Amino acid sequence: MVSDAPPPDLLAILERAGCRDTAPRRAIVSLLEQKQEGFTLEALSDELPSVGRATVYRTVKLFQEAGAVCKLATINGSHIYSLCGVGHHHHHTVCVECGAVEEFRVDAVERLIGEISADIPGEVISHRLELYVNCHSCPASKGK
Amino acid sequence: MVSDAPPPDLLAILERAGCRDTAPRRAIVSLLEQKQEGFTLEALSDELPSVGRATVYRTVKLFQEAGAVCKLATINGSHIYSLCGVGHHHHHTVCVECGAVEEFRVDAVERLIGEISADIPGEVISHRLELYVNCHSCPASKGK
DNA sequence: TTAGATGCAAACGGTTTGCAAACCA
DNA sequence: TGGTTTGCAAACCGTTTGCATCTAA
Repeated sequence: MVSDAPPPDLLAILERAGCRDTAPRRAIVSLLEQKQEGFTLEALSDELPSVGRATVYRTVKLFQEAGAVCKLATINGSHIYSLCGVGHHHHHTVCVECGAVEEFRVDAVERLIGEISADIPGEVISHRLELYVNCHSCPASKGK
Repeated sequence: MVSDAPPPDLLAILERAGCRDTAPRRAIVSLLEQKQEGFTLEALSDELPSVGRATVYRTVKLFQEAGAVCKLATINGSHIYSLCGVGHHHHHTVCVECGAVEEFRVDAVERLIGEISADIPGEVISHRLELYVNCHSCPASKGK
């Protein structure tokens, strides 16, 4: 149920989008590909001092548009970004303690929303579901 | 299913919170009480030129904390605020065309999330569900 | 009388943009 | 070479804060 999302091939996404192959983009990609958790672009940018902030934002936006990165709402209304499997609809759990993000897909959710739609005036175009959790692996420190 | 949410008594909420009865707050309250749709605080503030921006933000935050105003994510990741019935857990539909917000509550959603929780590592603390709709009453103009 | 509320303006965090220089194809 | 991409800095948006003034109680 909690999917082990296959990491998207970010370089391939860039290529498919007709983007040039540049050093800053490669640096961003290789950092992103090792991110298991949610992250902020601030932090991402700080981890890449050799890459300009604007480039980080621009590149991540490319991935967002390609569906490889999702922008999630945290419980306090701020945002975190998360790598995610492209091409399949899914939702996320976000740990309120450590920010760890997991992807999940439960067909029952989609089915239920389909049923609800019938009772909603107008046409349901899409939806967003976030579960806020305490992941129980962070505070007690035993890594993730 | 789509609830006709009884509008919360905002003045009562302020009183209960031990707030003083002031002209700016009354102005904000009476504007809020006639808002059926989602709104931004920018816009709200613009509609109240006699009230300082900070006061609008501070007052709406009071209502947020009291549960009478919810901050929703729009489909593009920005936020809108919406008056909502206090005291009962609910979700929202947001029209992607006109921004109209409706409140709904479906027990099946809560039940399903309870079931999912069993399969999620860690403890599910809360959740957020938003449905993005085309409300079909806005574009063709026939009012709401 | 005085704690609480206000308005202003400045600061803030996160993000986007204009632009000239650097770079890939 | 020419169009893309970059980095910088400035601008931006939505929101919060410090502070001196004002006001309800």
